[in-house]
Amino acid sequence: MKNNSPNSLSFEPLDKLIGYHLRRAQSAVFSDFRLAMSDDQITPGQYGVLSLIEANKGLNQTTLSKAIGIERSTMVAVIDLLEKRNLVARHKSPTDKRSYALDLTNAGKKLLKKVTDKVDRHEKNISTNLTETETKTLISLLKRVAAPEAD
Amino acid sequence: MKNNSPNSLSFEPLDKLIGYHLRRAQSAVFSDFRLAMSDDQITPGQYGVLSLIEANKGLNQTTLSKAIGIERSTMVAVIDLLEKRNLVARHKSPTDKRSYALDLTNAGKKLLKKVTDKVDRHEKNISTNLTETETKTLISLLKRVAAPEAD
DNA sequence: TATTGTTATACTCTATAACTATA
DNA sequence: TATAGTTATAGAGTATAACAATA
Repeated sequence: MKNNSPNSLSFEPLDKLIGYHLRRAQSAVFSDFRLAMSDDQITPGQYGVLSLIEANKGLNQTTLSKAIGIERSTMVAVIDLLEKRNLVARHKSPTDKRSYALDLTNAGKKLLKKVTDKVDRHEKNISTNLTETETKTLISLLKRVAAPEAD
Repeated sequence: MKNNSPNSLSFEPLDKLIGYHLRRAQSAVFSDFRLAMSDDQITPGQYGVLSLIEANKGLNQTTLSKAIGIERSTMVAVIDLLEKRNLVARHKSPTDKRSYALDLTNAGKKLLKKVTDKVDRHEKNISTNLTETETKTLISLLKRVAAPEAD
């Protein structure tokens, strides 16, 4: 048997840090997400993009990037991939020839619906030790950490 | 003036997801950490390693890896870098010739102390919208998300 | 002049698999 | 047989800087 006693370690300085616990939690949540979505090969980021396009049909890449909090240049490859999988379509914007109006394809809508059910189960899974009230509290607190200037 | 109205976007499906808010919060916190530590070039992960070594002198790389939640193989480069900067020392373990007993150098102890003060200020900074009680609540909730099986 | 999408590039963080030297 | 450290390798995820087309 292996010497499995990391519990005897002192986590003294780390244990009171928000940043540390944020990393551990996110790591656990992302692992569970990937596991839950392994059949559909959708990452957390891709799910966010699909959701936001569905909820805001016709938005362009820059608006999407800002909304989701990643760089414009990074978004290109994300959309490229989703377009290649025929989940997202780039339509030429009628009002601004520089930009694309993004939309889900029928396949994209179908997959999003399927995946959303899995995401719901995944969320229940990771919050299994939390009451509904605690889950809402957690999200509310996370929002206030993420946006120190506002609420 | 630019059309800065992402507030009019719908975040409908994302807004109730723990995973999404976890990512946003972590992103904000890590950015602030890097900014606060830019003079010392210490990443969140490196700070965690230095802290854990200081609090558990003589531990080996595998134990450290498990404690902090990254792979053994990943830890090698982390320790390599800290050793190159003369912050961490690899001592040959007297009891097990396969492993190293890790310790901070004097320079490492000095830097850790200096950086810990900055980390404390950084933590206050990111939790500026939270009371002390709320901060404790947040950490407690994050722990329960990270470790679904225990508390 | 400013913005959209894009490309080129690079850096961080992470994991898996296989090796070596010990245990 | 199993473990500690290591190497090679790869894959996300991210950012910066610069460009062409368009506003």
